[in-house]
Amino acid sequence: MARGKKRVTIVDIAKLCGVSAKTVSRVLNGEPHVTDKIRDQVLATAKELKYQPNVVAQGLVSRRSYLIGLIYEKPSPSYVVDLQKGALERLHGERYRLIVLPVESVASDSEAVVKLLQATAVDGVLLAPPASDDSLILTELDELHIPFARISPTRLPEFGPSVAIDDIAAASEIAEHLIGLGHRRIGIIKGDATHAATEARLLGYAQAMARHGIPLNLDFVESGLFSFESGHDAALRLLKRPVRPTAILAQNDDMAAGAIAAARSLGIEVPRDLSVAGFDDSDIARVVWPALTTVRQPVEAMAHQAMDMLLATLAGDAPGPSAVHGHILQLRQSTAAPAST
Amino acid sequence: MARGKKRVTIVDIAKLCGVSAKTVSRVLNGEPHVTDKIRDQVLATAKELKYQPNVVAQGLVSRRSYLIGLIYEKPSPSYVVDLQKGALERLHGERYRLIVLPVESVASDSEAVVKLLQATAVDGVLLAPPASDDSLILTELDELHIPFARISPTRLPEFGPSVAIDDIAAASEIAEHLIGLGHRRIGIIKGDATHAATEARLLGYAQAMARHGIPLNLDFVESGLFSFESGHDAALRLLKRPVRPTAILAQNDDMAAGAIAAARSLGIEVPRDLSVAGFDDSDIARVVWPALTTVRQPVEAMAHQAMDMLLATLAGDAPGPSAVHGHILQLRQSTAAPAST
DNA sequence: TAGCAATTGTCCTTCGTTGTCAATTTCCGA
DNA sequence: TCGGAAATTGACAACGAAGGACAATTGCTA
Repeated sequence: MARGKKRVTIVDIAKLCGVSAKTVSRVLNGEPHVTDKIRDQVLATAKELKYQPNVVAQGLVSRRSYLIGLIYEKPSPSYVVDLQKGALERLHGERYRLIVLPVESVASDSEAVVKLLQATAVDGVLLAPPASDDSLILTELDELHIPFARISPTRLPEFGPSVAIDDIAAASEIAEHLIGLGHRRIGIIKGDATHAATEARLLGYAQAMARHGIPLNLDFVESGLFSFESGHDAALRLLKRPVRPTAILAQNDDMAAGAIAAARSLGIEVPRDLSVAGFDDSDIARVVWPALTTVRQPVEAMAHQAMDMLLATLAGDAPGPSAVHGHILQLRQSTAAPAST
Repeated sequence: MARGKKRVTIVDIAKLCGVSAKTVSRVLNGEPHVTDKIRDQVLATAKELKYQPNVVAQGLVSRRSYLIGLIYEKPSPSYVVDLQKGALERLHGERYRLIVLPVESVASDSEAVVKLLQATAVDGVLLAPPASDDSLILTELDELHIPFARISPTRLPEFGPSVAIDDIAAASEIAEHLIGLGHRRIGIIKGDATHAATEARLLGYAQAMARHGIPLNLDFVESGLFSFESGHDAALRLLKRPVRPTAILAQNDDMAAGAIAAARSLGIEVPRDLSVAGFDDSDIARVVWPALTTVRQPVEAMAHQAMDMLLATLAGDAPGPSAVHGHILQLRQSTAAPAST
């Protein structure tokens, strides 16, 4: 009860300055019709008393909570941290604050996600994959008039502004890199099927193969869950095929790291006997050995811009068109020309 | 403006049920003095209208924001994620929400941290290192009557409840492990000096050395910043000494991974020519090769309990005594007996 | 000094929920 | 069936800031 102690209110300042609360309010809100003398005096005492406007009270009148939610589903830690960093960066100096809302599984219970958002009373939401592709969530948010910005969606472009990279082109590019090195038997480890990026990256890979007339071999397509362990297991399956691939393209770095571990456990040396490429350029890419060739996704910048769009929407402005950020092929030591043909 | 649309309020329910708002309030809060008939009716309509209490309005009356801040300073991603996971886990089902507040540097501007907390209007704070050891922050929070719980503090036990592991014992244990393998020249890479755990872990190392009569060699003490790169550089310095250590104990896993990379760049094989041990058992420990021998710190459980203490304090109950969680020595492949004596 | 404009103050309302206290109903025993 | 206690229900203010309406005061200029 006695927790919240006596905070300084507008009335306190008014009493101390011998002016009305209304005047103080006018000063603090930068309204005209106040003499400089009083303005200065009020500002001074406000500073002295360390007055902080009560966001809760302001929120009640303005019907806002000044909270922005960030929805994501257990991705790799470095992705989460980059996401948060980018979002918070843009939030710096704003009245809005960031609430993190990791969810177990978007796909299995979209309703719960929407309920969570309602209960949390956020003013807006940043949707990371796979929530950014979930039509039920998008529809519900639209109906509830909760503004949102989407990060890396691959479908449903009609649902508001988004920030993404061209997953297809990026996957295609890294596949081209492997093909360019001379690889023809290129295995791919897909990510979680509930992430739409999984299909896009597979498509990019398929396109690159097709461009070079390399037939798609379903024996070289395996599935993981974006985790180190799942990548390890998927790579093991690929490497135990009668004819094994000379290169493996994993749809994220964690799985690529798993693939390297799997190769090592089989006595296959990377990159001499097997090239491994990842995706995302997360922390892990520089830490494993050999360091991963991967595609750099500017997650932080993307989150920053998504937040920018969201804030624009919240301010009643146009959020600007959806943006496609550039990706960068990061060549490191995990890929090389195949040893034998 | 037209953002927040018409939410369902208590008054709406009251009108529909033909009772007073107060009665509805009583029902929703599980207060007595309501007949079952009215209670059922109110509950039914509330459900039908999908009523969600307005946290902001509740907060105004109760003088709370129902926000809990989590302060940390750019540690490794997996630590942050575990921290958040543990905290959120405990928060599940509570009215409180979690605001993440990463700060650039606690040490350089403690005042800014306190200001941030005030501006954000949090009801309570979870302090991760190094904020949990910052006496200025602790003092100010006490003065402002903002309750807090501390994670892994090593000093100032008089400042309220905390959750930690025994850093000294843990460091001592892992050092003993190396000594037990036969190592005598054991280098240590310290972490950021602003983290109090840095000193504690150094102390544990020193104690273990002393117990076995091994003199402390300052040439074997290097400093890093808890990052991969800093660990890499510090290890390089250690390994270029005229007499180089046969084992390196890094104060966290990121730096240990850096040390492995440094060794590899010098053609030193781990663990044959050099043992490397880490600290924390973060994701990275399983991903690098050889996998890291390290000390598992149950970060998630610690954050969970810290949140529990904080919620108790917020509810006006005693938070319970400070807790020391157990650590676990994780033996993996990065440590082995030294090759030659 | 009248006249006018610019200040400053008073008072009330809004936001949604909850605490206080008074009014009403119900119920029991006589 | 009535008194009286107990339980139920309702009316209203409060929380802190914002803002509208309008009155009262000040200062300035012609």
